[in-house]
Amino acid sequence: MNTAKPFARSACAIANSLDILGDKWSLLVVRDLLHGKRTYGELARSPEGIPTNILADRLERLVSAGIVTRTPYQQRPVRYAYTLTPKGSALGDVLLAFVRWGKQHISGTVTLKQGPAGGEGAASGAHSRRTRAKRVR
Amino acid sequence: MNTAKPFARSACAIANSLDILGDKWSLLVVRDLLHGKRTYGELARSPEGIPTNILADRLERLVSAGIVTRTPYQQRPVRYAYTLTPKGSALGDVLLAFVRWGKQHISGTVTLKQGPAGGEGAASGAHSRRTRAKRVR
DNA sequence: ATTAGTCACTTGCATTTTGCAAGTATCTGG
DNA sequence: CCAGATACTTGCAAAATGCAAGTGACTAAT
Repeated sequence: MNTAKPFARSACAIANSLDILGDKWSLLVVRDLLHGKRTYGELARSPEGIPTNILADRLERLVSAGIVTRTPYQQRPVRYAYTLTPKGSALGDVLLAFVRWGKQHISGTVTLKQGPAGGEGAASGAHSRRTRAKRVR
Repeated sequence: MNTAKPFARSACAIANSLDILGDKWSLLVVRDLLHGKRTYGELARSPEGIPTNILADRLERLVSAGIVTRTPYQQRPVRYAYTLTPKGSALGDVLLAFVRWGKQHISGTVTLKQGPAGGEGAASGAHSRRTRAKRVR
């Protein structure tokens, strides 16, 4: 009695990829993670301005799809880092295909290259200031 | 006063591509057109079962995005053929990237290869039967 | 000790988009 | 005249999206 339906729509690789990534935001989150952004706040500050409830939802979905991992990278206060799994990093090719197509066929579009910090300040000596006399309570 | 905003979200090629194609259906329609399907009915009969109102909406959007063209291929009765423009065909690379990623990372998924007709009959001698004594009113 | 600020989310709610089912219009063949 | 395609529309309920504001944990400044 093998009546279980393994796929939501069909066995097509494209259809199933779109069931996970087929919306306006998921691949942008993956793009940002590939660019080195790691925290919720960094992701929220992307130029496209993703609503924070959507960001939370997408991260959850990407985590449960095995594309992203969430791990605490510091205690006091606890802060989480979102990083791509190998499955997630492999989406680089898909993103690249989109970049090529977009640049060629949508005039004015460009490849965004930016580090984790987004803005212009705070780039170089990051994370050094906070490291002095951590009082552990 | 160049205050016009040329882009909905940002100049990123990926973001703008997703503004056009970022949903669960658009790229499946493109896939089918690449596979040689041409009519509304053929597209509607795809294994994923796209709702017909969504199909009509997506075709309209793809046409206005310059990805698809709609042309009548016969009179009496008028029948329309949807075909990809060069801009649309160029999405083949994006689809290919999705297929590769999907097959590698979503177990059980496959590349669907199928002609315009979908099922198993009706494949070879198509379009010959109807060509006999067209009575023009 | 109170106050202000940051980070990572949640919640409420109005608007928009989906999805399903049915209906319509045009034309053909029997 | 009637059944059957083909190519869409329409109505409506359900789900997803987007905006603004709120929450809780923690820290740094006053």
